[in-house]
Amino acid sequence: MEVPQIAQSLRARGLRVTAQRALILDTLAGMRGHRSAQEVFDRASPQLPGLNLATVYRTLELLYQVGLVDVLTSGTEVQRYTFRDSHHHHAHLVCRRCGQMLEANLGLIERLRADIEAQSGFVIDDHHLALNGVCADCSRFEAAGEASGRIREA
Amino acid sequence: MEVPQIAQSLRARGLRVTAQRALILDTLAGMRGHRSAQEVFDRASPQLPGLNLATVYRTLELLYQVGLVDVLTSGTEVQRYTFRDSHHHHAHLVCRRCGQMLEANLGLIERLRADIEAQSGFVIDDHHLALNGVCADCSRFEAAGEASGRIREA
DNA sequence: CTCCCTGCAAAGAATTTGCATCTTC
DNA sequence: GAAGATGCAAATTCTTTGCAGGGAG
Repeated sequence: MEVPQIAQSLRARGLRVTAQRALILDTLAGMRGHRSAQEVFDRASPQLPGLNLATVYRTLELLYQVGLVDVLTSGTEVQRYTFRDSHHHHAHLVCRRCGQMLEANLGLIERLRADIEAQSGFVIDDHHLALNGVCADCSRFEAAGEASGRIREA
Repeated sequence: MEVPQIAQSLRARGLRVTAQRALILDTLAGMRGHRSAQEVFDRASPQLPGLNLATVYRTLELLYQVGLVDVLTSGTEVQRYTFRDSHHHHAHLVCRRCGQMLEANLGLIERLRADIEAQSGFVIDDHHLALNGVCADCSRFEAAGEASGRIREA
């Protein structure tokens, strides 16, 4: 993402353009995937010494509010942010045993989204489909565990 | 939910049946909707004086692991748990302005789920579709706010 | 009787906030 | 200039853990 484009995105939403905001947004966009505030901070910090973690929190929350960023937390996890790419629709498969998170791209999601928008009047700008389940690996253990009446530790 | 049924659910998963567990599960089942550990504790506590919040946390996590309960967090929020009703499939519409969370039942979700299970081998037992967007009410403010270049506070 | 569960209290993380200072518009 | 952002550090809030006693199987 180009710097002027970032500035533009911010300005278009009535936000002031600061070095911190541009950097945080750019960093998140470059990281792909779901990142914690801490991760964003760790990666951005060297580029702008003095950057503060609190600013990262404040900024990510702000970016979420204006729709530039998405938030997701699954299972027992920290808050995770993603740069909002409106063309990247995917589902999250969260394993409740090992906590692993897989992604699956599905065209069906796009249809679902259209349906909802029509039904509810909700203006959807991005989404996450989080499916709780048990991954293939853990499924084996689960079967074994159930037989012996025990719960496997995560 | 009947008490013997609760005991059965627990026992079937290799968990010991205790007053606390039965109460917590029963309480959550009776509350409907997504509740925080604190909320569950507040409501259950009077029924069993001495009940501890830490136990509620431990129990909800445990119930999540064995699949009796679901976990969801949207936006900047605390961890929320739901009694897992496998016949209640719905999408969550999360407004990034006011934080409001609506639910929408959609048959399409069932199809999506089947697709994923076939594709990934992931054994899905419940799900949440969290769509970030702006609700009808906030949409009006957003339009107005964008015109004046301001961000409305949550 | 053994292992698991709970209460209690304290620790730990993650996230937020107050305030003075520095920037954008 | 004026309104808003940031840094810093302290404060909160949420959640987890260690340990000793009590209870389920």
